Amino acid sequence: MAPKKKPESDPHGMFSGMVVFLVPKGVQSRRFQIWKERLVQMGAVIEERFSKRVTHVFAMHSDALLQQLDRERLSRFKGRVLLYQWLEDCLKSGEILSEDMYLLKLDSQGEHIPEKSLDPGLTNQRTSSDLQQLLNKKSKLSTEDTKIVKNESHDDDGKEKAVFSSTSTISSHGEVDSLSYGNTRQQHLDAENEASSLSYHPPDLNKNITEIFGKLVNIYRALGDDRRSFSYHKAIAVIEKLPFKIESTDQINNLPSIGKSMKDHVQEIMTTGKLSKLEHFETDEKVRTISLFGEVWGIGPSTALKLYEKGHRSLDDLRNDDSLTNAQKLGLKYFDDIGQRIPRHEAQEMEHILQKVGEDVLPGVVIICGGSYRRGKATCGDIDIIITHPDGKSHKGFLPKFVKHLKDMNFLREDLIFSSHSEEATDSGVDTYFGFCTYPGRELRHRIDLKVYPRDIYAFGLVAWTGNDVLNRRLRLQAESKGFRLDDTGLFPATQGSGGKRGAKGSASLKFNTEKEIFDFLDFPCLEPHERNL
DNA sequence: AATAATGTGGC
DNA sequence: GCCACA
DNA sequence: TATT
Ligand SMILES: [Mg+2]
Ligand SMILES: [Mg+2]
Repeated sequence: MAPKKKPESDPHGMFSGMVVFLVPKGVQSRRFQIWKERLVQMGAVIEERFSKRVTHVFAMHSDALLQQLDRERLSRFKGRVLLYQWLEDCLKSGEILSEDMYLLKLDSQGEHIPEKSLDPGLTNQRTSSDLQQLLNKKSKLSTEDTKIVKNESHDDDGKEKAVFSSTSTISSHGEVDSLSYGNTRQQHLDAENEASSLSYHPPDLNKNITEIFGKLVNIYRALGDDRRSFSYHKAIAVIEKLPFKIESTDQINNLPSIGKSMKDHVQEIMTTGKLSKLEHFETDEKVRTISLFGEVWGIGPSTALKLYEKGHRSLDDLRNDDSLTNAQKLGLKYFDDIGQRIPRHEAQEMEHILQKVGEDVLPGVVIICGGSYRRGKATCGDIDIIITHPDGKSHKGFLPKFVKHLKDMNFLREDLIFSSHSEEATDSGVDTYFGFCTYPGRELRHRIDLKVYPRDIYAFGLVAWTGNDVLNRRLRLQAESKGFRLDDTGLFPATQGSGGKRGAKGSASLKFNTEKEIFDFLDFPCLEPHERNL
């Protein structure tokens, strides 16, 4: 017998192991038949029902998908939903491509946003500003958020993570925290996934790799090599999305952000379970010391290096160096304090204290806690306070009085930065205070930032100081792509001249009263604060 | 070899 | 130019 | 470091 030219099914084909369910809607029947045959030829199993065995679903678009399968089932589906295009491209290239770009997602249609519904008699949102909304809420019930906080890994802003966690013989404050990115990816498979998205996060397959890369992210950042740090950051994101455990570098051949060097590292980790490059860093006194020094407020990669070259090796060495700036000395003095995260409810209490004192100093003043608190985090690295006044005028000169009151009552303790522009209307009239505060009755220092914005640019301040940093960068890039420049004081037509100048804004800012108006203008999805933990 | 993840103020 | 902030 |  001659060997078969066209085997009905090849158990070693490139699609072997896949159990697929095909959504025919929107597909030319001829094409549908071809794809079906090719899948079978290459080792896939076609399932006629959307059963538990299914590992992949293919559809032309989300409408077709939803017509065939109900959201409930899909939300529990643990495989992947892909566009037929993936199939097409794989067949064209003759190899399995990354599925990442072909994931079919469902638009969430904002079903169950917990907050915001507490606004029964208020439909005048068309003309309402963020400021007005705050004022309305204030006069109704002061029950702040009943938000549902999920995110456990407090990765966010505030204190940067210790690069080397516990093994430091020099010092280490109580940051438990298994550092870095994708590791603590909870298996929140069912929890609140609902109909929001079908993107499926496999439990830490490849944790072996991403954990190590995550440490390199932090080390390179501490060394000031931001580009390299970010390269690892991107590689982690790509690897985390893979639906399989990497067992050969062939499997990561055409992935974005993963080049020769990354592949070599993956190879080494696969075979030895570790990365000599990392081991080297972690035992290198210079790297360890610079990383530690950089955790001090006011000391960055450059200063840390200089201090190392000066011969310093421990925080105690630094404490005996009088050349440190005052801010750096304070950062050193309260090194451990600052490393303590602030429980959400305490941040909320401090927000209330500030609101009460603020009202005494200037009736009508609006004071809210932004940053990670506003984004709904369970703990906060520091306290960010954003302030304005609805009359558009009396915010001027408020901050110095406010700070004095807060110091008199021992809430504010030491200063890092204090600048006032509101009286002269320089720097867009924004006043700034950076310093330390304490919770009533305690001595533990927390970092606190106070920012006062004129009413007319309040929305920009709110966006910027709610963050997170990643969102801010994305918004600013989006603004740039539209020929604008975004910062915490406004949105400006891009200056033509070299564009590089710092502080040259050319012309006046567009005027927006709400965060939504800013998002909308940039054609950026208007995210609720708790959705801004990017 | 250039570019990439922002823009700003204090120091 | 460094450092901080989101 | 990855990409162009
Ligand atoms: Mg530092
Ligand atoms: Mg913060």
